[in-house]
Amino acid sequence: METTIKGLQKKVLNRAFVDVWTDWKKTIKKPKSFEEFRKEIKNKKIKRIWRRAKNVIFDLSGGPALNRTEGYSLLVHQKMTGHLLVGKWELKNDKWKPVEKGPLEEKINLYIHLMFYLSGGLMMALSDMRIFAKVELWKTDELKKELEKLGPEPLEKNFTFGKFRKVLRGKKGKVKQVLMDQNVIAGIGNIYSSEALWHAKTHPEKNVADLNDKELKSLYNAIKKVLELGAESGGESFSDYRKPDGTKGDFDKERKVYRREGQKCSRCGGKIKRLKVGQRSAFYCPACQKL
DNA sequence: TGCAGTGTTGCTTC
DNA sequence: CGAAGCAACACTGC
Repeated sequence: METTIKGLQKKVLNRAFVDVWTDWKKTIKKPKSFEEFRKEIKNKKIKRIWRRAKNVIFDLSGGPALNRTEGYSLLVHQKMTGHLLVGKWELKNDKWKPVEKGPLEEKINLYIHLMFYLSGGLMMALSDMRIFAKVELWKTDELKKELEKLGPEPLEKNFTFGKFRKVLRGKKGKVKQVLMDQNVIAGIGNIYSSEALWHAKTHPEKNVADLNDKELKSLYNAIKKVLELGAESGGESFSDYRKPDGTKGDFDKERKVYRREGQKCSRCGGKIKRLKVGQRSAFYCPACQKL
């Protein structure tokens, strides 16, 4: 998400939405009709691009001539396979083809079901193979209220160890599941939870209530470390995720356990295993991640 | 060929 | 009521 935000900020900030196209209206959850969405978004300008948990948020204004339309935000949740791309395409036989040669031609970038035409001739696409992604247009103040329900952002300065301990206090269940609960801590998914638990030498099935202060501290440090590394390296792209220019992130170099079942643990040489934790695969080293 | 599995989340069911 | 199950969907690899 951090990588997506950074890439978008460079390219689409201060541009206006000229029009929007889709072949999968279900992606637009709010307002209910696509035509209404289209009418509302037209001519609104992107004033700020930010993130809360795994939501990408564009704060909009109507621009100097359209002040009465201020106060809206566009929310995009990319879910499993969605990713936002910026470039130029043309529609040929109902499929979007990139105008120029390059990474946007890669197959994973061609599942475009939503296309925003921006001012200045640029375009922003949502490529989404499994079409789970959602897009919503909110009144900014209502959206902010909604987002307050989420847990704290682990990359923010105010995410102190005290705060981490506090949000986990009274929680029960397996630590991996709790880490992935967006209402407890925002932004941690299946990859980074596995990675953080490896760094903290903690077993994914450890009961979160059983973690002592020392274990909590190393988990806290591990979460920050892994997410910072993810943001620095441009994200994990072994599968579908791509940066807004269509290229891959480099987090794969840092990936210690996720999808490494059967391989050797780089820390202790143990054999990496997989198990199901709350219907998700958890990858871990049974030799050095303690229960 | 068939089926489990896939970076998510929210609704339904027990 | 809280936790588990499942659905949304397309595609891959065993």
